[in-house]
Amino acid sequence: MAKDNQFVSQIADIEADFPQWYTDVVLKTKLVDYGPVKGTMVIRPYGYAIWENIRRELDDRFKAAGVENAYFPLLIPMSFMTKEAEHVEGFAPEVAVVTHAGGAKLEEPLVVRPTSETIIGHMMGKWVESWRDLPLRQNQWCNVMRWEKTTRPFLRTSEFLWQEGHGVFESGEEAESETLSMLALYREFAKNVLCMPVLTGRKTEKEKFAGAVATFGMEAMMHDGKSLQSGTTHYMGQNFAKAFNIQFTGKDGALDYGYTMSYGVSTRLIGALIMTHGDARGLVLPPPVAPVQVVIVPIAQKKEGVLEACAALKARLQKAGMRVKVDDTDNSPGWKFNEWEMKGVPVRIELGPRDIENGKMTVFRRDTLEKSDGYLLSEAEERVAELLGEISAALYAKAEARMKERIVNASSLEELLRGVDGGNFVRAGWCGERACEDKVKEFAQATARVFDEEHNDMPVCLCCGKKAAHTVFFARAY
RNA sequence: CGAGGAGUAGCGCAGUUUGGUAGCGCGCUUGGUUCGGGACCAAGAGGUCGUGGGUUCAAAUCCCGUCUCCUCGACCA
Repeated sequence: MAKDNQFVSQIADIEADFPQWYTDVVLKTKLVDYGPVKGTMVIRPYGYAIWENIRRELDDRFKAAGVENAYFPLLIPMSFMTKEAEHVEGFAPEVAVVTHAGGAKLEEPLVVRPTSETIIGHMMGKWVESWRDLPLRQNQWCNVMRWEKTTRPFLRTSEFLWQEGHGVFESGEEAESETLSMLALYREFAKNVLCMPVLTGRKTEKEKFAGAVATFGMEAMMHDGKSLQSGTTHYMGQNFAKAFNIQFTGKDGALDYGYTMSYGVSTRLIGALIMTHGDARGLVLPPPVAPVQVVIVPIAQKKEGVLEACAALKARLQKAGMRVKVDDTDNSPGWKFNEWEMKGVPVRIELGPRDIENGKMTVFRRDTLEKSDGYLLSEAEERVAELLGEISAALYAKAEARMKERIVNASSLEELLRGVDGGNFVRAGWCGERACEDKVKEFAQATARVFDEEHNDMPVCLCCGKKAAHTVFFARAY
């Protein structure tokens, strides 16, 4: 049964000022703080714990798929960057360069990696000689640096944490297949761990990775209807293999270049889940990644037996595999309720003398704000675990319903503009010409996010009216 | 990079117009009473006013430079 409850907000109104809401939330919940250098952020323990959970879940999946972890150097010789023409053009404006070290000017400037295709290509070129060395599939968890002009915590920072997986294959078919299966892995991860529905598909030439043959993206709809690119996979063909001399002798004895691909997700995923699930009270964290899944708030905690009962309940839930915290600070219960709601903890248990006497506990779920005192203490493990599962499913269902509701079709620029102005993703036909894509951007400040691979059913280009080559999801994007 | 806004105690702000003793609320510390939706009483601590220079007897306040943050736009695998 629901009870009256009041919330004291410390954050901007989510509907009236979403950007400010986001900034307030990430700072006040202590996920991040600004670093002293422009565009840098400190990921504080509460934020880093989310990243650790994301990393563990993904790492398990990569390893199950047979990918090995490795670590490559931070510094890349400038000359590597220039070996792939498109790549250097794409990244040159945003690389940081080390020119001095050891008190002297360096012979060759060193680039702080913005991504590692070049140095990994170089190393893999050394390691690959025979078809027996393939496929080579490695991943690294690291930081990268891109000197961005505008930055926002998690969404775009000069330095960020990510994983980048890289594969070399004998054939283009194998490399493309890996590119798609990693995209599918991301999609499954987004659904089951972040409770976040995504659109996946190929990107346009304009939006693809510098140096790739094809780029695929995972796009998620944020609270305001804008899209956030939450992960990408790239098929490189032989572009990087030729630039870095990744050559092998095939079964037939002929020398050939390998086919490469790469894929990555970053700390931006934390921004994605904040802006997907958050509400007026602040964070709503999906149980699989929440640093604290259950917070126990003692009521009248100085009364005999209350803290002991809380500690005993915590121990039981922890033993059942849950991440649990007892808030035994001197703050009032009301203060704690507000605080942990803002911090997005999925389940709160209130435990006071009344509950203990009745053998019950009062349970509050963050996503629906429902409070019930009908839970038996003796069944705590089963009931709370079940509730965490329900919350995960409900978060996904809610986000999915919203996304589906807010995908609209358009067959003209005007319709598209109306759609994105209303906070929607817009499905439309596109002829495949860059000019039309640019026109959409100019007219509606919207970009092509991904192709709709499942239903290519829009007959004509929304811009020029010619026969459509693709059905595209357009949106305003972060 | 363009337009706009802001930097004064941990946080939120006043003080700047008209130069003259550094203020308020919350938080923090100590003690006590409280505890089912941001409790109360009492006593305390805490600031080279982002930073560098200039004007002045005197600068948070006036002038010049510079750094950082926020919003919108441009740019951005």
